[in-house]
Amino acid sequence: MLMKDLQNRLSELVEQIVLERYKVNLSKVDFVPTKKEFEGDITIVLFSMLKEVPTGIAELAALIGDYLTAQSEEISGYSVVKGFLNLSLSDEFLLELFSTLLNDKQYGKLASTSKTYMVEYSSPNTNKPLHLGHIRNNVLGYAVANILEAAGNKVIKTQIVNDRGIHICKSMVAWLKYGEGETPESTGLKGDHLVGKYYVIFDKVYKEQQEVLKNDGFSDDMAAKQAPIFIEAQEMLRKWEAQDADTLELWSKMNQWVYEGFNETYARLGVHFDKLYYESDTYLLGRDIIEEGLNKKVFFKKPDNSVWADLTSAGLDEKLVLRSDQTAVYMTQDLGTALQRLVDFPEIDGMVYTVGNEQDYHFKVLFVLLQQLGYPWASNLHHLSYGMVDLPSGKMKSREGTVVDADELMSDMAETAASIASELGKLDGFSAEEKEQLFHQIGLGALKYFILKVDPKKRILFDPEASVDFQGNTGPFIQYTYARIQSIARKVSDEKIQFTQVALEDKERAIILSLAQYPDTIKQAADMLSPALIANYLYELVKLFNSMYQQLPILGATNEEVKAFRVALTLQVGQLIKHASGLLGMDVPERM
RNA sequence: GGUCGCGUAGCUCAGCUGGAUAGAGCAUCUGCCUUCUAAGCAGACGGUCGCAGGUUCGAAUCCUGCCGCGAUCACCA
Repeated sequence: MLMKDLQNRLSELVEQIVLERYKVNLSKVDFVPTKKEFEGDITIVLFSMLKEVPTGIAELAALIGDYLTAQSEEISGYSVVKGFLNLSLSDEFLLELFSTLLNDKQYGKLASTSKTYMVEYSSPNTNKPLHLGHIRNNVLGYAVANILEAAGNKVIKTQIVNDRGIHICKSMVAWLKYGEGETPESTGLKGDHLVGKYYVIFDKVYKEQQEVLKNDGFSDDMAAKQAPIFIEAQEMLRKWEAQDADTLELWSKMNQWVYEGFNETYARLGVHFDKLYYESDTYLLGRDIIEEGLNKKVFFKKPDNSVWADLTSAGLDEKLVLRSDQTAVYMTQDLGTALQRLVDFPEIDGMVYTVGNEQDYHFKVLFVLLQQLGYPWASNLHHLSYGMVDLPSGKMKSREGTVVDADELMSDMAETAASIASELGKLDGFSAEEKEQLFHQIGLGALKYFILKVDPKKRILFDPEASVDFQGNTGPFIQYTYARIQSIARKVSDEKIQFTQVALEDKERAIILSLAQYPDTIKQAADMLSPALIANYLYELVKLFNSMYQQLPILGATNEEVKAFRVALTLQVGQLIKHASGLLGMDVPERM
């Protein structure tokens, strides 16, 4: 908010002098950061004022420039280029700004909004391991949760585990038929991978059986429905719904394997949850709402007894919310789950659903329905929609095994980090354990940053061959800068940092201004639910710092005060990198 | 076909509520490791911001139309 404060003060002064001289009330004063090829720090755009003020640019610029220089301690001078009034901030002001930052114990944490958000992400099916798409989901959702928290909100992280349904039964049937009693212990496989293996086996057998039937003259549709193994899966689902003891036992056992696997993956990914919801508990929810909605005339019944919502007034169409046999559909469940969450956490003011953009329409409908049902929190629901992760070969299909497995990918990234490190000869002084941890940090940092720096809406094309960069605008670049800063911190750890008036270099001025913009960036990222904003801001700052680092001596500065200042600036940049990386869920190593 | 999203350098992407000569990284080329960590720094090369209109003093940004790519339009989840 620091830069905003300054702008507000300057705006007032500008309005004052314009009113005094021309008797006009300016509607607004436009500020823009000064382009780096011009002298100055912030710029007032004069074009828009010309419509309101009866004078020319030169006169107006001189009037405002002179007045600000005289009246405002912050402004040390100005220059005019076309319609742009470039203001230079005084060193005194910048240093003062910097010391406020230094003394801000809450730096990077905004004032409380006293709002509570529930953020949902991950929400996997329990029939197969997590893949690259889940990584994007988790990394995004987790980062957004952190950002909302930093922006002063209370955040509850959650996921809904899709632990029931025909897809789960498929793995169960295949394991029963072909598993020969295999367990994670007996095979050494991670539980989720073991279960996933049987999901793939099911699909293979299913396909073979369909082929046989089709050769016997069945239509595609009939073959799909009549394949014996598919009928077995449906029978399994029926038994599950009838609470058959053996089925439930098998179901719990296999799901347990999967959860153990998932937990390992989540731990490696560095994400966690405050509250878990299971679809097996929630899939029957939502019936009450249907009743309520019918009473409120939000829903209506068709002759066959199915229940619908008419959303044509909201620019959507009619949507089924209860089948004619009175069973729930996906939408019914989601309505019920939303309400259940407010029963569990009455303090919730809003929710964020991290779900792929193929469900844009579903969430649009869900939100409209909740609004029409009149829930006050319904106006604060957000679908954090993200694009698919595609491979050069096309879509990922877990049934066909054409997926980038999450565990494998994380291992590969760490391996790449290790091989680059050994090429660069960076392995001195690390124990084997430290190395392993470091490579994991770097590999994962590369992966997370790679995902987060792009706009969530865009689809990502992931080329496993080209893989992820470790140079340039990447996680490791940021981690590396942090490690170097920590190296400096170690060398000055005992020295007191006291600086007085120093003459600022351009790069130092830019860094101070950038540091001052951090809170605004967090606020904006929270409003837009966009970690990309944080990532790209962080990159700009780190680049600025690196440039200063190479060009201006820090520890070897010409005099003690300059040195003290540069050290303080360096440490503050380090603190910011750590904080912002934390928001992105990216670890920064003390050395690398 | 309707709806939604995307289209910026050879490649991957920034560009906030409209502001100055459109910015990074990768790749290619040139310099810089006896000085705080070279996963770095400085520089060169590279653009009809999909196309066409419109609004504006000013458009990559806002509006309209078209083209291309993707998603979605189930009594699946």
